[in-house]
Amino acid sequence: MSTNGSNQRRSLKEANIIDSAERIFAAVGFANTKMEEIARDAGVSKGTVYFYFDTKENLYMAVTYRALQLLNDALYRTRDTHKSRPGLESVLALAETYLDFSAKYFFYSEVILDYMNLNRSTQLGKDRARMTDAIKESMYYRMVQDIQNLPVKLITGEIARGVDDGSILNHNKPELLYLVAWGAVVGFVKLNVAAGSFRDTLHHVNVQEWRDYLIRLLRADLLSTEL
Amino acid sequence: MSTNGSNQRRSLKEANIIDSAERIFAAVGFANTKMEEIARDAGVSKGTVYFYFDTKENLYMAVTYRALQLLNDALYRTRDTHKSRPGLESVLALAETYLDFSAKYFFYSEVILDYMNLNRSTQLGKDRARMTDAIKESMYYRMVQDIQNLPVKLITGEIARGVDDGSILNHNKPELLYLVAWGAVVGFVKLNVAAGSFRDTLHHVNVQEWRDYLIRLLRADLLSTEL
Amino acid sequence: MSTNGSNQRRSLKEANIIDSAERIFAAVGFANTKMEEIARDAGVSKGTVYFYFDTKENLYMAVTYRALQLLNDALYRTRDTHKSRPGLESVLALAETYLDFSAKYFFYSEVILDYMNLNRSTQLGKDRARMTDAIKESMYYRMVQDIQNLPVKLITGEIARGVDDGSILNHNKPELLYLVAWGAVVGFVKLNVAAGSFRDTLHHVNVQEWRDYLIRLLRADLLSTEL
Amino acid sequence: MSTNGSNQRRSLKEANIIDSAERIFAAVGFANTKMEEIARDAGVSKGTVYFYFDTKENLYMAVTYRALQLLNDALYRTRDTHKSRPGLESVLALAETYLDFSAKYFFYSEVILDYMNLNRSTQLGKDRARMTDAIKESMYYRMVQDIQNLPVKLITGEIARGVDDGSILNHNKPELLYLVAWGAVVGFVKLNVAAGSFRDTLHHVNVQEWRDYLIRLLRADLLSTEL
DNA sequence: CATGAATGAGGCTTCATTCAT
DNA sequence: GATGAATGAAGCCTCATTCAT
Repeated sequence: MSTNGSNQRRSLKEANIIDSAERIFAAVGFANTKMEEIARDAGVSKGTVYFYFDTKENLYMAVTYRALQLLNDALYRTRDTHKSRPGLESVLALAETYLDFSAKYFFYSEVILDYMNLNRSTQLGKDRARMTDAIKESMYYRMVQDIQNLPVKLITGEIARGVDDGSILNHNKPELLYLVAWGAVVGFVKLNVAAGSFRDTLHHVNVQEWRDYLIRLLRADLLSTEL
Repeated sequence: MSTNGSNQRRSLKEANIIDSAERIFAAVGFANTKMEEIARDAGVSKGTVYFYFDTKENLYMAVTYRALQLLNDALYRTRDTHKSRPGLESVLALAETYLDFSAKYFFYSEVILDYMNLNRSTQLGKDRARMTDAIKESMYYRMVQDIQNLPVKLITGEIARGVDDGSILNHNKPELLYLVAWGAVVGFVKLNVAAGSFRDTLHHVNVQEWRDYLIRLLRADLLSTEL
Repeated sequence: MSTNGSNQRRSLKEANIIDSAERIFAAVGFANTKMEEIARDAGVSKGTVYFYFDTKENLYMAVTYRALQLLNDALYRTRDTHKSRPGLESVLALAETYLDFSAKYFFYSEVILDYMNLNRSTQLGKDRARMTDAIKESMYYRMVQDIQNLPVKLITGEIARGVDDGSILNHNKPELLYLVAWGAVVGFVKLNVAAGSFRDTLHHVNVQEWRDYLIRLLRADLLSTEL
Repeated sequence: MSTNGSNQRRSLKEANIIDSAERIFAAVGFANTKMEEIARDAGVSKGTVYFYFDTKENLYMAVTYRALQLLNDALYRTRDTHKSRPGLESVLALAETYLDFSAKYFFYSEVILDYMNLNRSTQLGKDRARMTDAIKESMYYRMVQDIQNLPVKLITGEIARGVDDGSILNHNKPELLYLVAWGAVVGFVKLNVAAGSFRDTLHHVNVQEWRDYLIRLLRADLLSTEL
């Protein structure tokens, strides 16, 4: 019990630090983030931050892991509430889930996309040896490895189910349909971010209108027998 | 004239430095790039780099400007060779141009997307004052400002032409069509980059096949009367 | 308390660094002083110097503050030991105190005179913004602001007392008497410094003899009813 | 003749550069002055500045030389117009001359006082070897050496004349009288400079009033038989 | 003689990381 | 387990000086 209590306290502190980390990372980017500032924001000392996360990169990984976890949770929840509905609806709901997720936690979606891109977006490429030794063997790195493919599997699974239940008429490979759909969604998010995440109109187009159109396009795609 | 000769020599040296800069930026990212290394790569001294570009950020801006220029050039060339063809074909050719551009100069497309996002991706947000004073008043920053909207204008223009000449049947606002199409294209590029820019298959899908499908989807979209 | 101990240790280290700083500043001047060298002299790392004083200018200010403190202490001590003696004697003793101070800590007197003159003597004027933001808001700058006028007040106070008690016969404004006397004293110090601080004769005049004459002149001035 | 013309042109250009140099040195101090800026201010290239003055220090020396020359000129002129008047009046006039000089060219008086103090106030002490080899052997350095003692000689000479002609009653060594008087004058200037060179009141004392008092004090000193 | 591009040593400052308490 | 003082490698940028044209 005392062990449990202590573990919980530990988790709590860890979570607290990750909270601060993602706030700062989101605000100023990886390179401009100072461990000092994270510590201050979390109300602990720098030493404590290093007790839980032994490098800055590892802490960034922890944020990545959390982002993926959150995304996965959201996607699974959506899938579960659409279990008895046609695959098509499930897939579109998943797209909407991702859009919601990106809108709500836009930094998380950035982090997830940046993930395979670590060398350039973070400091990780600094020293090839460190990249390999320190980071890749960090717990969070491996955890991220483990769950990074879940979204793909889940979504292609639902596409396949849609094909099976006849709600999806487009008979191209589910993976292809996934990639095209996800590309369109990711592009939507990227353009929005690039435009400055808080505008509700871009080139005189209302963002909600754009988003709705995007979903209609995805539906049309999945229903198309000619593409 | 000797002045012309000197100006040319100057431009040449400047271009040479930008060459090196984009190589290094592309390889290791803004934060990990050392001015020293750019200088070495360009075969000049650090001082010379600073003689032409007085800050690292300014040099990055010069790269951005070049990227935009190159993209614009490519788009305009495509538009010009499609002047007498239906708008629909021109628009699709523009999409392909962007895809080619991103494949050939993938770092350029990154830079262009990062542009509005400077604070986090570069060091620019470090010191609000410097951001405002040094960068925003840099020649390149202003030049970038000037040309950043050309692609949008060009493409929406071609979409409008397609609507006029009857080759595009989708009568939604050209800007909306532009955004959806461009989002899909950008997402394609992003997913490819994220996956590691040199793979020719992703989730067992051949990239060329994916790309072809994307273009077919865009064509279908522009021809759709129901979306 | 351990806190007290830690604070003391901290003060000690700070004082140690200031010790080194003033040694180097005195030896080679502000511009030629390297933080590195101060650190080495203090037996700490460069980082430690910056931990305590976040800019070179701030460190210089700390030296200035100490100089003023020391001068004030000396002047107050002199004033206190002359409380029961005539104002005239007190004022002359204060002059001698300043002369002693300048002889013993000649760099301190330089620093004090340079204080209002920061722009040119130090680097402070380099960047107007930094001057305003970094320096003026430094703790030491404000501390210096606070105590810079104490000497004037103390001395004019003693002159006024001398007038009251009849030991000073010159009835011009105490501030005027102060300025003339202090000018003479400061000039004495300056000429000595300019001549190279370690000579005991200047233009064949023995420095001690000069100094004695100066004090006699001040006494005569304060006793004069005709000036 | 053509040689003369060329020499003149050369002198003109040199003088022009010194003009700019003293402007900048005065404004921002030696350390903060950039050769570039002097060149720009003078309307010539950096190379040209180096053609005439091969180091920054040498240029500073040229300014020092000019300052001394100007001061000497002024003092000699005063002495000459007082040739037939009592020595006392001549000495006081010389004091006033120096005060005028400092008020008009306050930077010159700084430069002159700094002269023996080069190590700390300039960069000259940087490298002992350079100090000796480059600077001390510079033409201007030697020229400065030659004329630095003229003021002392001139003034002590006039004091001696005053003693001889009976206008000065104080029979202390002329050199001592010179030092005390000059110290008072220098101190006056220093305190004014330190207070910010453009105020016309200091501690509620009108500067002109202070100055007048100073002259009266000097006169009294020279007339005193008791000091 | 004049120019201004080029050099590179040098200095200030930052900040991830360590470690004694 | 925490703390925060200490470290020092690293990097941006400056600027006196040189030199080819």
